[in-house]
Amino acid sequence: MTEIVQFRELKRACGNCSLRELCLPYGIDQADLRLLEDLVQRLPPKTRGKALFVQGDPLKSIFAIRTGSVKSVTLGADGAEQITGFHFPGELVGFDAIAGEFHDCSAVALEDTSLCEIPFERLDELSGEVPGLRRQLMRLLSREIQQEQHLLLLLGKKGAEARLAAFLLSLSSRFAGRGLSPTRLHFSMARGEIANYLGLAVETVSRLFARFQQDDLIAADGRDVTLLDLPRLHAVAEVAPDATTSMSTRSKC
Amino acid sequence: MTEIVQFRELKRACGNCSLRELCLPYGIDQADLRLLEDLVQRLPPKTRGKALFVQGDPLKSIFAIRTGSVKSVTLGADGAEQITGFHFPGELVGFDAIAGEFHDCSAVALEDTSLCEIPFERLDELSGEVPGLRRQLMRLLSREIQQEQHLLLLLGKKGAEARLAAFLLSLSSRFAGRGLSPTRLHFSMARGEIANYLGLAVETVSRLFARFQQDDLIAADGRDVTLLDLPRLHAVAEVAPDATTSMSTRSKC
DNA sequence: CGCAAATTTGAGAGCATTCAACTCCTGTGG
DNA sequence: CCACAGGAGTTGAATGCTCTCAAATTTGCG
Repeated sequence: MTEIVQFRELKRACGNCSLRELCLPYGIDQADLRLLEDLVQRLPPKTRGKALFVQGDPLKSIFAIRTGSVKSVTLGADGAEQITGFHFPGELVGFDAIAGEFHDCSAVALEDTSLCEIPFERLDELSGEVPGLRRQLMRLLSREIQQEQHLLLLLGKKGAEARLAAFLLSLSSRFAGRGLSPTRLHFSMARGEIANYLGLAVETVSRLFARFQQDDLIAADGRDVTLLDLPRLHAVAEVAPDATTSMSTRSKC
Repeated sequence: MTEIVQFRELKRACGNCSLRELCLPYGIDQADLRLLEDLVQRLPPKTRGKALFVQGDPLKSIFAIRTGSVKSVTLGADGAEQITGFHFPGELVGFDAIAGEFHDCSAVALEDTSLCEIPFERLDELSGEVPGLRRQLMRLLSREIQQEQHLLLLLGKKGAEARLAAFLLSLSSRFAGRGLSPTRLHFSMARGEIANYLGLAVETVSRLFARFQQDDLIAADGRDVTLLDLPRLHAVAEVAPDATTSMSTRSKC
């Protein structure tokens, strides 16, 4: 019994967490870390399809992903869904809500996923006392913004090929940053979820996977994908199908 | 001379600013307001095309718009541009950078625009001391996220008609919140900039304006547009041309 | 007044979607 | 252990929405 408790404590401690570098504690010293650890609650794992929170829920907590993966989904007034992001271990989910007190999107587990829950109220208080934590929070918030801007560029200006290529490369680099192989990827999301995320039809994504294989860009076996030619994938991802729209930003400074 | 200085001081003071409700000071008490005011610098106005900051610049300041309007633009590696947002008086620009210390997009004036500059370093310090300010900062940051999620939904799931209708309605409600007419709008951005923002070709936007006029949804005279039928515009905006993609979020909870 | 940029309009082409059918994989129940 | 149901994924053919190209027209500014 005591062993179990100890084990739990050990696992709960952010300082010993293998995700330390990725998660909130980044850049926080020993003493402050203790304060943060007191906030964080481990949660029983969610299985695929379970929601961490649902669009419209009041903001209660931020969630840190320990293992597994999560998608963010926003619902349009007409029922249309748009997946706005995928989230992996070491990442935090739930930032969307801070503005309006209510969640603006839902977060749903893509597979068996274990989480830490961080009550927002207390996180906010603590962030007033610990400058490093506040900076880290802001950093994460604005990283979210940057990622979405990247996706906007993709959806607004790129064709289907470039979108999928960029998606593959994005996953590759995110996995690599987590110590996994940058070329051998395993997808926790369905084809339909990739398609939704990229603003494409499922069939288009499927065809694209086929074409990429023909071109020896990738080797796909269901949800296991190997990237065979990173340089060429980059080339495909950066193709601008629309070179026309360059009329706007030349600074007349 | 003294009069001029006094005038400037008066205008500089956030407490007397007509945008008080919209800008940072929201929810901050008298004493703290004074502290904030000391940070804020009025800037000489920018003319159309001038950049507040350029993608790649180190984060130095956040900008508050007093009059005029600003667009945010991200450049893809291949030179493709995507306008990620339009900003109006009372709104803050520059949040994108906080993650990486560098701006991830450029901000460019759409017309003659007067601004307040808020050095980020000091704003950060102050936000540690003033909880209300910190909350407000977070609120603004995550409002940015919400707006981008809305745009993502638009670009990913809606057709051209719905995009433009949603855009018009968005401007309408933002102007209304600022005390302007919700039906008589004046655009500071060019057709090409609207098109870019919505991920469409200029010609498509032009045709759409024409069709909307035929249908008596709007009356357009160059950049002056009157919304004639809000309810029907809402209907057009919410149309889901893609009702298929509903396979993903049903919570199996 | 005149050039250049912005906007509009027309016609044709292309890429992605839609519809439809089929295969593969997984889990369930007999 | 196998049959079967259902979802996921793939493939094919046809439609269509939006883009591209081209040119006319208007607007803005020097």
